[in-house]
Amino acid sequence: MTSQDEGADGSEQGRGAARTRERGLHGRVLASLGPAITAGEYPPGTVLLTEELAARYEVSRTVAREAVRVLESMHLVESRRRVGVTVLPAEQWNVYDPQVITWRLAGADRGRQLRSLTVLRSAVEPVAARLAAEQATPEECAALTEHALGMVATSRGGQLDNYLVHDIDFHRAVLRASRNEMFARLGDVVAAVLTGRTQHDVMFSDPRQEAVTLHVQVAEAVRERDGARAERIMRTITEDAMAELDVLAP
Amino acid sequence: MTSQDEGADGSEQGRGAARTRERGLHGRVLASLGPAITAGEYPPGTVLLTEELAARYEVSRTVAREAVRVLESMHLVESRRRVGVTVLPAEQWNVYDPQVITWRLAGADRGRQLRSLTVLRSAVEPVAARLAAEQATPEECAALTEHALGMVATSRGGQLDNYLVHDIDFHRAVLRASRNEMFARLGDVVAAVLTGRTQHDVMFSDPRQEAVTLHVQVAEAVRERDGARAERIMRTITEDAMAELDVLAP
DNA sequence: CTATTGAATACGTGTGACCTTTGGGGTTGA
DNA sequence: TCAACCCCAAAGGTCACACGTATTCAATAG
Repeated sequence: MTSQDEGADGSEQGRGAARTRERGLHGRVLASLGPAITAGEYPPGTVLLTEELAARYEVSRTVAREAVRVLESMHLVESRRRVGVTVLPAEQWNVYDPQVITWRLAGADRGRQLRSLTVLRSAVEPVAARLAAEQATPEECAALTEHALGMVATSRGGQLDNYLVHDIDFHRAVLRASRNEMFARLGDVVAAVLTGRTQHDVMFSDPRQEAVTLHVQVAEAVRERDGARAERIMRTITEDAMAELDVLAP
Repeated sequence: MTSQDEGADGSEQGRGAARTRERGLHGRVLASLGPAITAGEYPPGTVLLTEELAARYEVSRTVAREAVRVLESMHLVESRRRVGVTVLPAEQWNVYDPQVITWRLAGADRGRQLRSLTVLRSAVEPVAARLAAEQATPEECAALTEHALGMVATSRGGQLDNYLVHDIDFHRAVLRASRNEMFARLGDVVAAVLTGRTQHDVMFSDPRQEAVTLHVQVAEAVRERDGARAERIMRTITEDAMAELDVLAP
């Protein structure tokens, strides 16, 4: 087998959102241009020339054009004849694109992005928990309980990494059990937020035991088909998350 | 090839009407391939060949590749060497992409899509209403009231089209006033859902007066900075929308 | 039966040319 | 003065062709 240089870039934390995709040259251009634009390095209205991009990244115009096409589909730029590639204002960005989210979380306004996503979580996850309680299969209930117990088991002794895995799996399972594709698709977003919180906010201490208990209670409520209770407890969890964010990043 | 525009085939007769603002040839390929894939015409795992696409749409491989790149950024397909362009399962689709939403709303599982989006609305809009009540500027409050009054004025006499415009403007204003970019970005989604409901479900009659009143009350609550009330009333509105959907499309 | 190796294949990339659109500036005329 | 008109250069859009390269599959040797 030939050399697989793929794993060389290191940092392979939780699978899913952090999957760096630099497939092809156009991917490399994207990996550089995307973060730059979302970080605001190019103010809205800035005009980039395809030829200039091709020269800067030492690729052919074809490759540069492919990158521009992708950026265009994310509404980060607009390509017009005789004008060039214009950077669009942030209001038009496709902020639900996982790639855009990743770029922004890695960039300058990481704080604002984290806040926006946490608010979104606070709206979606309680409703998802209620729907999960109403529709989850026994297998999904079991998985939910297992993930909650995993959180309990890793909540002490500085096993933050393992705790994070179970936390992510738990929320992902709730979203999937809601049987709503729009909710399920937010699993990656939640994973990114939780990962970001653990990495960024220097959680030196173990997670708060009340938070762990709340997760267990959500699993119980779902198992008992108590949608209202599941929703209520999940709302407490997300409100705690927002409060935590306010304390750590005012 | 010298005369590339409508040579002998002449299949471009609807050029004026079909000018769907699709920029460039790759846009036309997308406008055909995207709906086809999201409609399930190509089951997951189906392999499309770039060369084959180029031939089918009578474009160069370059153009076909650009279209594939965009589809790939939406996670509708995956392009791998030696194997071709593989259609991905629906679970991986970027269902928040406005383009994907449009395609799916125009296609076969329009019903399921409408239901998913309505559930999403029921989660997001009440929270957005609360945030709007807490943070809206006087100008935004005024605009909100104006849109609500517009709904009142057009709620009788079969002015459904005008009513729809005010309805959309109202919900869009609430989402924008929430000061959350993720919520604000759902304005288009809500607009699509409301439009779809009006067009599809044959609302022969005028909108229910209770619904109109609820909108006015939301505007009042926001103006009075009563977040809890705004959230509660908006929740009633979205629950009504879901109930309506259950009645009309069981 | 397993592992190695080789070839066919389809995407990936680069290049150079030409076409099409479009915005701007200069000209003309009322 | 100002409007309408026209012309042209600029930039993206499209194309065909060539070569690179990873990946799959099957034939082969151990």
